[in-house]
Amino acid sequence: MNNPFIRKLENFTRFSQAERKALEDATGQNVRRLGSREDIVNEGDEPRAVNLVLEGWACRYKQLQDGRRQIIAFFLPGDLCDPHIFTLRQMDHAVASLTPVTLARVTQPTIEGLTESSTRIAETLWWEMLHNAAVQREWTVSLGQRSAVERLAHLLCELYMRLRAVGLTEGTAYDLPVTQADLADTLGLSSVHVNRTIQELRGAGQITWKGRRLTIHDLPALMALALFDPNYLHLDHEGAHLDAQ
Amino acid sequence: MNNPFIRKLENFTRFSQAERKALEDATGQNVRRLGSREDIVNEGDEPRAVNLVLEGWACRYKQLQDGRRQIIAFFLPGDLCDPHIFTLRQMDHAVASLTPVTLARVTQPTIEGLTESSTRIAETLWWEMLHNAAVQREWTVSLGQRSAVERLAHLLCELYMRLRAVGLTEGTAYDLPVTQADLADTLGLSSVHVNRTIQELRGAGQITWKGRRLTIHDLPALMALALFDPNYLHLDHEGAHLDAQ
DNA sequence: CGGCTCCTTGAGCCCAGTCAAAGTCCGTGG
DNA sequence: CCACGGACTTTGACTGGGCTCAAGGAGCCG
Repeated sequence: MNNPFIRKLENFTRFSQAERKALEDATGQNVRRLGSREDIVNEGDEPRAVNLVLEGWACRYKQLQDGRRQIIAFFLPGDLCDPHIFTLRQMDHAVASLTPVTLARVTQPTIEGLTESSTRIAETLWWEMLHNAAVQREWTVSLGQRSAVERLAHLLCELYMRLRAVGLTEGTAYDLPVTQADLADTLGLSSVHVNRTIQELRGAGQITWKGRRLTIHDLPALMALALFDPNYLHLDHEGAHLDAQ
Repeated sequence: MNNPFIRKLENFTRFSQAERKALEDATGQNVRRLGSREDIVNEGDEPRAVNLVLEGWACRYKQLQDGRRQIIAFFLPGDLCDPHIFTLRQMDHAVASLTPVTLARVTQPTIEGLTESSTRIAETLWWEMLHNAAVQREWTVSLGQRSAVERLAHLLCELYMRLRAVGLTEGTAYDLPVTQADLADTLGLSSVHVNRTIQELRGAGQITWKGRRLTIHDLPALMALALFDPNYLHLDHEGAHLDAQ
């Protein structure tokens, strides 16, 4: 099974065969490919369908009138952008690809069909939203309290955990396909300072980052440095009591 | 009608008499009062009931191992903390009162009863969640991109809009019952710098803040300074097509 | 090979932090 | 009614983390 969405959701609870099939079908329609750095949704748009990332990385961002840009969230394979966004009249932020991506557009009726067909799926989609909200809160904490090194280290730990949850890590290495400028807009730092901060982690022997390959050399040490506590991700099979079978 | 929760929700859509009654009943049980600066929910707790603020201010916060604290959200009268939190096994953040508060504890069956009794209520609770998520995103933008003055000005504008939505403003003045240290933990600044930033806004004739009374002298100017765009709050009757009658 | 885009490094500056000490406000109790 | 204590605010002096500006290197693609 190589559907990252199902893979992600099964970090919460196990599905039946029928449920997997339903999820597979729902996310297999309206698949499209986009290149790198393309807009997917613009601020002010009316919400139409929900986008699900199957391959590649995308991001949510907001731009201030004077051009400053903040990346608000990364969408990794398996991430769903706001299943109930239909309730709102217009988007208050934009979504864009960071790398070439494969997306599935999921319509409102499809989402409703899924939640009505299985309370287990409905509950799991709740979990997905709560997980995303928790990530957003932790980013708030990072930006408010963590220093530059801590912030970068924390992000690298988070990405590691999230990518591992969908099977996209090898040991403690993973593909980090973003530029330092993207990281700057994410971490609220200048790209120059992001570069210096990366050098600092390299110099301390914590990471290697070459090409797009990031390797963490001592995960517990990096977590300690980042004051990283994985609990907020809720990836630890919290819906075990709901498991199928 | 003095129920701030109903008042807030009616910024989205108008309810029928029966729906108002159902909301009133749901939020009138298990009402309790707490003093200032008391813990309401601790990190690591199992989620039990959802808290609804009826009077006073509370906040969501996270504390790092070394004591640094970030306030992640303000809960004003009418704000509900995460209707579906039950899905998670443990809280990843804490909730505490900032002033004396009156809270209603709403249980899971009560929430379910509400959403099943009326799709209009169900939809409006979705809106409430999306509104809260949007606020969280905007805080991320503030912490990442806005300078100290912009951040403070932006928060003051946001609080004005949110309090106005529940009828707690008088002209462009409202009660701001928090300390400068609280603001510091919210804005990711030191309390000394918050103080200097307040002086700056005072000196520019933008605000008066005396006792707990904050007055904004020129709202459009403050909004411009803060790069504040109220759209993200979605307080503009976006569910008009759902209105009762 | 030229021209992108992205990364790296240096120098100087400034916004915001820290430390420390007054000042103000307010509630309480004598 | 005043004295005291505690919490909060204000101010000054100094420090430092991160920003800006600017130039040069490295990698990649047509």
